[in-house]
Amino acid sequence: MPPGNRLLRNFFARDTVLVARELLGANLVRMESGQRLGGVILETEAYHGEADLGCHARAGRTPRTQVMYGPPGHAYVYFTYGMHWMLNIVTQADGFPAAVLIRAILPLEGREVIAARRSPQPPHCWTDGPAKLCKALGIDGNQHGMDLCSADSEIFVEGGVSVADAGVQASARVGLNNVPEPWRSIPWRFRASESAVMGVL
DNA sequence: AGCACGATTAACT
DNA sequence: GTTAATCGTGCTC
Repeated sequence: MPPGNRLLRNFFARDTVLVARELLGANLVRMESGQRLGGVILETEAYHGEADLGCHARAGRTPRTQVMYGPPGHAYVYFTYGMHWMLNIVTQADGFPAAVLIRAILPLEGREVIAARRSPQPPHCWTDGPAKLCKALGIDGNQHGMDLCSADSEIFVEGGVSVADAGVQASARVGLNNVPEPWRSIPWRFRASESAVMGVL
């Protein structure tokens, strides 16, 4: 069952910004009742350390941020705006708080399940936001802290297509309107154009 | 104990 | 472009 190209812990143990960039084109998979749901990662953001005032770890080690301080390759799933779940993957060495937010995927597997969960939205809106993709893939607090690198994980990432720099746009992270500079504008958001991914698919 | 706000989304003017 | 929805978290009193 475990695919040969699943991303291992050493992939996530590296610099957060590098991991965010390199996750573009990788395949996010959610196993549910033996069925694969998921698709190609198109957009990510890096959140790196207590000094990054846009990162939840700015508050230090709390019950909520605990997982970010743990070993890389685990899911940091948090609840916000009273209704939305967000999926992050912990990066860097054990003890350093950092993670990559998965903001958008191209839905390829389990489209019927996804369609039902995202109804009545049209396909291009199914997974083009961090809370949207969590709803589409059935990800919530139950997956918080899960190890994406264990053999039987319900969530994991596989190597996918290689996205050239020409197909990647770096920009400021979204939704940090009350965060001071330079964190508010630092270009730690990465987007792959859908054509860059489709071209290789 | 109370409060302001949030790594958003969907619906509406 | 604007706004309601809706509640956990972290900070102040």
